[in-house]
Order: sequence, then C-alpha cells, then structure tokens
Amino acid sequence: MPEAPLPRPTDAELSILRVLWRCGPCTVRKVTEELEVETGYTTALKLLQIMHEKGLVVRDDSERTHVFSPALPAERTRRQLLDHLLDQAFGGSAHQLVQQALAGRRPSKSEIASLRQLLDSLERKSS
Amino acid sequence: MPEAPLPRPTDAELSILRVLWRCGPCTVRKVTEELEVETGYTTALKLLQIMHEKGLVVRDDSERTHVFSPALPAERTRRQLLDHLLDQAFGGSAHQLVQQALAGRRPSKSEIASLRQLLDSLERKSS
DNA sequence: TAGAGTCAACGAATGATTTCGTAGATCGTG
DNA sequence: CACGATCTACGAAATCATTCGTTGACTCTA
Repeated sequence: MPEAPLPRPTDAELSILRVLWRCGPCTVRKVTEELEVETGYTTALKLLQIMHEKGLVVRDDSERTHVFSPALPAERTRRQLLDHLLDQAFGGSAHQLVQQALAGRRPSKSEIASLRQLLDSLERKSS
Repeated sequence: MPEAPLPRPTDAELSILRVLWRCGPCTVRKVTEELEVETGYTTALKLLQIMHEKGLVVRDDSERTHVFSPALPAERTRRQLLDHLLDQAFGGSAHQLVQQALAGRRPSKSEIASLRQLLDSLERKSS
C-alpha cells in the first residue's frame, strides 16, 4: 500500500500547525489558547480531528485528554508549501522566487553573511 | 471608498493567471486551450467571470468575444503570495525561506552570481 | 454521591471553490 | 433567410473548509 502523500494543509490547519511547531505537543485547550486569532474550543477540536484523519497530526489518546503533535517536521511542510508556490507562481524558478523574497526587505548583516555562505557551498557542489 | 485589496487567487485562478502572464491578453477559448490541465470551455469561462467580479482580471468586452488580462502585474501577485507564505509558514523570516528555497537545488553559476550581486546591493542599503 | 466543570464526538449550517449543462444571443456561410 | 458554430450568462451540483451547538461520558470536589 503506497501511502498517500499528505495533503497540503489549509490556512486554518496551518495556523494550528504553527502552534504545535512553537509549543510542541498540545492539548486541544492549549491550542485554542495559543491560536493568534480568537477561536472556539470546538472549532479547534474539529480541525484537529480533521487533521488527524488526514494524517497531518499524530494523536496520543492514551489519556482522557488527547495530545496532538505534527506528523511531519516543520521543515518538511514548509518545503512542501514552498515547492507548491514555486510551481504555481514562479514557474519553478527558485532564482526568481529568492529574488522576490529578498528584494525590498532588510535582512540583517549576519543573515546576508549566512546567505553568502550558502551560495558558496552551492557553488562548490555545482562545479 | 478605500478599494478593497484584491483577494488571494485560488489554485484554479492562479492556473489561469499563469496563462495570461505567459500569453498576454486572451479570449476564453485561448485560455481553455493553453491551460496545462484539460479544462472545459464553460469551466474556464465561469472562472474568468468570477475572477472579473473579484477584480483579479480586466475584461475588454467591446467586441462580442471578450478579452481578459491580469489586473495586476505578475510580480505584484507573486509578491502577495510569497508574503502570505512567509507569514503563514516561515514566521516572517525571509532568511529562512530563502535558505529553504535554495537548499537542495542546483542554481546555475550565473544565477548564483546574480544572487550575490543582490546581496551586495542589500548590504549597501542596510549600512 | 451529587453537581459543576471538562472532554471528545458528531452533525448541522454556512460559505467558497470547481465543474459543467443549458439557454439565448450573435455571427458567418451556403 | 436558415442553419450551424460560437459566444456569454446563469444556475445547479459536488466537494471542501470553517464554525459552532449539543450530547453523552468522565473527573473532581464539596
């Protein structure tokens, strides 16, 4: 059985994943409190149930109060979303995307330095 | 009346915008033919009608066969989508996003050089 | 042990998205 | 003119996303 790839999280689902990424495993109540937009308890619960069905989160129901964790590391999900945007809006050109992401912003000196290093290592690999 | 900001295009809408970006102003038929996934004529028409209501495309209906164009330049829409992803998935850290976008890819030497130049100019500005 | 509080489950309501069938107007050609 | 082709408009249907009320079970405490 070739397990289906996880679906792309929706906006509301992503806001829940952000909580789990930031706080670690959470109960429904904790998620409800940590969400940046005021949300009803049952709404958060329903979303977590759906996300559990989809496989986006893992549920520990050994206790009465269930505890939820992301099914994938944040980096995997971020990568998936980024790849999708890359295809859909940037014609697959990572270069163009990076250009757009940096233009008009103010990365700090240390960030610029770290990006330079990244370019260096990419160059070594590609040569 | 402060005109409402344009809504973020959905996936299907974005696939139509890609056609308009690539081909310039198009009739419904042209869009239908150019879409990468086989799509019925009325489906494309309906989408264009909705996009017109939302303000995502401009319609020239001076002739019987209408002609549609993007309401915004591609760069503005790409920027909007990128900013949204940045907030939603990368906590606003452009640095992290760029890291992720470049890691594991093979930008060409010239692309790397052009990105280096971009970093240079950013550094000059921020100092 | 009774009552208040907390919990998961379920389903309904709403709205957005996507697809497509049909109808009516218009155009061009034989 | 009449017919077929093409066009826009409209609305129905299916699916999905989101929110929330209610219910029944469990827990803790007075």
